[in-house]
Parts: sequence; C-alpha cells; structure tokens
Amino acid sequence: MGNLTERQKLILALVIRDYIEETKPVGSVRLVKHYGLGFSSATVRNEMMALTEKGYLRQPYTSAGRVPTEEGYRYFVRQLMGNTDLPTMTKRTIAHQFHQAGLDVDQWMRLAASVLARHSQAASLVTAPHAETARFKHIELIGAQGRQVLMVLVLTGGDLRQQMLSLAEPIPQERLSAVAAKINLLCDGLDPDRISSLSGQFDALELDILKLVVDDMRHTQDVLGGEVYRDGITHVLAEPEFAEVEVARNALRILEERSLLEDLLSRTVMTGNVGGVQVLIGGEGTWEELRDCSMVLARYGAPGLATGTLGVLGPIRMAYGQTISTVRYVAGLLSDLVVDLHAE
Amino acid sequence: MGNLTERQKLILALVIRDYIEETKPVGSVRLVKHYGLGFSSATVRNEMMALTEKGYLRQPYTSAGRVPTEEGYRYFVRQLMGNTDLPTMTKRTIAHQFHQAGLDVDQWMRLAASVLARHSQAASLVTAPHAETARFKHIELIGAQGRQVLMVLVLTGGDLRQQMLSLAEPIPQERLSAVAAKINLLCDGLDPDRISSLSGQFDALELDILKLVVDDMRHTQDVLGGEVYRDGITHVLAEPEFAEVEVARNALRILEERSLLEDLLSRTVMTGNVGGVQVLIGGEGTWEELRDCSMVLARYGAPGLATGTLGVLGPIRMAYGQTISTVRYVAGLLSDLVVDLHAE
DNA sequence: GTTAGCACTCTCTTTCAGAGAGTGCTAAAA
DNA sequence: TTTTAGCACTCTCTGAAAGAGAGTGCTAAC
Repeated sequence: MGNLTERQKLILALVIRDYIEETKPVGSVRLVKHYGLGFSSATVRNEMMALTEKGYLRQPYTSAGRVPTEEGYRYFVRQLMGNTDLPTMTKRTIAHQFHQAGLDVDQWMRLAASVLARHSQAASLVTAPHAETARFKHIELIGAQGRQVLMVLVLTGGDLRQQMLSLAEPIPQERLSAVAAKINLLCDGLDPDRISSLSGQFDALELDILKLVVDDMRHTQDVLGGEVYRDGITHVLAEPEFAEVEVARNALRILEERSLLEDLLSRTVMTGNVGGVQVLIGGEGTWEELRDCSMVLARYGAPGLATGTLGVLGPIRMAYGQTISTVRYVAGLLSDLVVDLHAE
Repeated sequence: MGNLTERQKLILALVIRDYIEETKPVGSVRLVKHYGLGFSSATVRNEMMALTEKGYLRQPYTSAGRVPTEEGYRYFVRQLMGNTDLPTMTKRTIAHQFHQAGLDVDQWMRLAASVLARHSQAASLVTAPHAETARFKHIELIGAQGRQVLMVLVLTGGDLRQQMLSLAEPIPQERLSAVAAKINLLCDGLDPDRISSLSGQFDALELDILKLVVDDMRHTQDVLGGEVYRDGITHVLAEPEFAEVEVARNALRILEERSLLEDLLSRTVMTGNVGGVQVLIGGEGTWEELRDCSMVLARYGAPGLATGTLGVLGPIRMAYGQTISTVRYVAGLLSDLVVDLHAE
C-alpha cells in the first residue's frame, strides 16, 4: 500500500481514462502509442505490475490487458482527479434552463433529474427538498361532501401535505375554519413535539385534527418523505456492464425500492455535509445491491431550512470527473433555489 | 381469414398457454402428450398448418415448433379467453390492502402500482386521478419571506396545486388573505373559462393571481397533469425477450418519457370508456416503441368528477387473462376511491 | 533503471460434425 | 373425407478443435 511514484500515478490515470472510453482491458503497447509516452511498453509493463501488486489494477485473466480495480478508481477519485469543474459554457446553459423554470419546485426537480442523467449518461435521482425539522406554518380545512374534509398542511419551507379526513359526523365549514384559525394562531412556527405538548388548550375535534397534523409532520421528516424524481434509467441499460440482466435488475432495484434507497441515503449523504459530494464505488463492502455500480451523491439545500438529495447511478466504469462536477453544480443550483424560496 | 373450427381454437389456445409458460416454440408432439389430446400429432400438425396459413401462428424457422403471432394473441384475447376474473381470495387480499391505506391518495397510487406489478409480473404505471374539467374550489395565499408567496390551489375532487410566486413588491398577509377570500367567494365552483370572463371585477394584484390560477387549472386538465407512479420495472428485465438491451431500452423509454406516454395514453385509453380494459399487443402498427411489448390499460374514476389511468407493460408473451383481470379489478377499486372522495 | 526480444498464455472467432426436435409429405387406415 | 403412421428432410444447438490475436512476464543487453 506504499505510495505511488509520479509515473505510476500517470499510468494509473491513463489506464482509467482509456478504460472508461474503450471499455476493454488496456495493454501496455496501446498506452504508449496512443498517449505518446516517453518510455517503452516494457517500462509500462513493469509499472503496471507494480500497480497490480498494490491492488489498483487487475487482469481479467492471465496475459490480458489491465483493468482498474475499485480501489484503483477510489485512488483516482481521491488523489489523481483534481478538482474538476464544468466548462463555463455548460454551466451557463444549465443555469439558463433552470432559470426559465421559474420557482416551480416540481419543475426544478424534474429538470435536475434530466440534466444529471444527460450530462452523466447514467440514471439520476433527486428527492424534493424538505425541512429536517418540520415547523408548522399553516393549516386549511376544506369541507368536501358529507363528512369528508380535505386537510392541507403547509410547513415552513413550502412543504405541502394534503390528507383526506373522514370525520365521525358532518361539521359545517364555519366550524372547520374556526378550528383551522385557532390552530394557525397557536401552533405557528412550532415543531411537532411542541404542538403535542399543547393538548390542554384544545377540544376533542381539534385534538383529533392536531394528532393528524403531528403525525404528518413527523412523517415529513423522513429521509424520503417527499417525491423521488428519476431519469435516465435507459442510459444504464446502454452500458455493456449491464448487459447481464441480473446486474441491470440489481441496479434498477436500488432506484426503484424505496426502502433500499432510504437505507442507502440515510447512511451516506445524510451523514455528510451539504455541498460535499460522496462517491460510492462498488458496494464498498456494505451494499450488496451496489456491487456492480457506482453512485455519486450529494445533499443540497440549506441546513436548518430544508435539504434534499440528488445523485447519479452508473457503472463502476464511470466518468467520475464529469459526473462529480455535474452533481456538485446542480446541487449548488438547487441549494440556491431552496434559499431563494426561504428568505430574501 | 375464415373462422376457426373448435379444434383449431383449442389448439391455438393451448399453443399460447404453453408458449407463455415455457417461452419456447411449441411442437405438435409435445402438445398432444402434455395436454392429453384425443387425436394424434399428425392431426395437430395439419391444424397448425392451417393456423399458420391464417396468420395466427408462425415458425421461427422452418421445421421448428410454432409460436403465436400478434394476430394470434389478439384473437385469443378477443374470442378465446373468455371473461377471466380473479379468485375471490385474491380479490379480498388486494381489497384489504387498499382499505388499510385509508383515504391517502398517494398511498393508494403507490399500492396500485405495486399490486399491478406483482400480480402481472410486469411493469406497471398509474396516474393520479384528476378532474377532466377543473373547477375552482379554494385558494390560499401564504406569505413567505419578502415578496415570496406560496399559492395553494384546491380544485374540486381534491386536486391540489401549489406554486411559489414572486411578487413585484411585498404585500402584507392581511391583504393576501383578503384577496384569497374575495377570489374564493366569486370563483367557487367555476371552470377556468368562466373565471377568465370575470376580469372586470378585480384589481391589478387580484388579476395577476387569477391569471396564475387559470393557467394552473388549465394545466391540470392535461392527460398527465399529475404524478405518474411506476413499479415493477425490474420485472420486465427478467423476461427473456428483454435480454436484448435495445428491446429493454425501448420498453423502458415508454414508461420514462412523459411525452411518449402522454401521446400513447391520449390516443388509447382516453378515447375509451371508464372501466373498459384496452389491450395493445405489439405496436399495433402505430407505436414503434411498443413493437416488442404489450400493454394492458384502463381508465378509472368517475367521468365528470375525476379520472386517471392505470396499466401494465410487459412482453407480448404475457398472461393476458391474469393481467387483464388484475387491471380491471384494481381500476374498479380506484374508481370506488374516487367516488368516495367526491360524494357520500 | 530502461528496453528489446521472445516464448507463452489465454480468449475470441470460426469451422465442423453430430444430436435433437419438429416439420411436411405420402400413403394407408378409419 | 378425415385421421393417422411412417419417414425423409431441415434447421438449430452444442461442443470440440484449430487458428488468430493481443498482451504478458521474463531474460539479457543497453
């Protein structure tokens, strides 16, 4: 596990670059010819042997070219890649698209998923922003036919929850409005725990509704409380490593199954800082389902106000530089949006 | 294209049944042995030849077994299949799951997608119910920081739209509430066209907001205005006909691309009656993307109140009986839900 | 420390033959 | 006229064998 010489770093980086482009094992001769190296293929072979020894490269079989190992990719991402950034033009184009979308959160999410998918040529996912600690802002009770009531709950940060209630008996709209007004007055800005503690000041009907409010608010705090936006699923199928159906199924399961995703996100991005991009290369020994793919994840938003998650799922042989910078940039844009929505 | 004899119908049905189970061309000997037919393989061969002649069966290559053609499946679905229905136990299990979900539309949609996917072993999609003609019910304007205002719009049928507005100048909450109250009073139960015609009665600020309301209401009337729920995408990948990546990509594109889906739905289920199940087998000459798959679609809800769409996407070699009855049953459950939500 | 040379290894592709499954036809039986 | 047995024929699938190709690892010279 000793450190690498400069030349070894160069060769590792080139192998990764070439492998990402060509999808086939990289040989020493090809490397020298194609990249105009100033030393011979035999030298490259020696260095490759060293890199294989150290666990950064491997041979699919004896006497084939070299392929990066997961450890190799990790070293590349951490040490070799440098701080990549999107070209200014690309950034401007992306930003322009977002600004055209106005202030519609739904549109932003959809657009974010689409941009991530297109720029990384992989599957993307974006979760809507929501407050980490839900605070009450406004309730509205709207009588429908009979005993049905539509409850609309607005939380700080624009989180919106709706629920249809079926009351024991019909209640006139005036009474519903009065209940809503009272709750609005007393609960403004409070978190669910505080609201629970106020129970003494309400009558039976009000308490029934408050209980639903509190439940709903607690639910909003879940990692995946809101909607999940996906895009680019077809991209991953285009990659040769997903030609094997089992591999592709595994990858899509991660995106499709809420529970899997919830577990994954809560144990990765949710532990990191907003703005920091996390890269999962292969299962990392923890996630069996991720064995054959990589994810680039980030959290966006404003801590304390509202945050969300976005990321990309693709083959391990992924253009990490490009993907990471795209994820970072889009996360930044979404963070700006969240801030815009919250404060002047 | 003459009619089929009873025996030919039997053989066609058996070929389809066997092919769906075994995924390989069905031979005459196998058919006789496996299903204990009262006549010889030579007879079956003759009948198969006739069925091939008529276009209901085909041979992947000379002297291989027979495989149903798309025309064969269509004949089967229309004439041979009979009115299949789910076993009472299965129905009860499904209904039970739904009733446990209460009146939460989001949960119902998710559950519907999940049930469809599991029971048909294919990919499913469900669109949230929305009114065909949006009618205004209630508006709420909630000031956020600065000039930002959250507009919550409730339409008849529980359709809920939210939008963040950025006003030219800050407006106090009292004024916002007054505007909302006035709009609520004057627009109750009106459709977007009627609301537009009232412009004389409002001032500038009110008109600004009304314009957004009308736009939003018009948008709600789109086929795919609301959220689209999907499930079981991994199922289709498990089918051998989707082993070819291009085929799988094509199929998933249908589910993923909103525009494609919108076109498809508006030209199929949206033209049919609520409750009727439509079966698309292969592209039907119209949809290139559907060439290698089939869809079973239905519209649910209450016409005039609110409707939605649900369906299943799978290989052409699909267990149509099972799938159609599942789609029909779930559509019925969702229709009940819509009615429940609207009227006592 | 670097490089040329070379034998060796392993995969990938092509070819070929044999097995197997199933057909279509013909002629006999019902 | 309809059904069936018999049989030659066709086509795919599988596996083995051979050859091409790419790339390595080692050795010895620079």
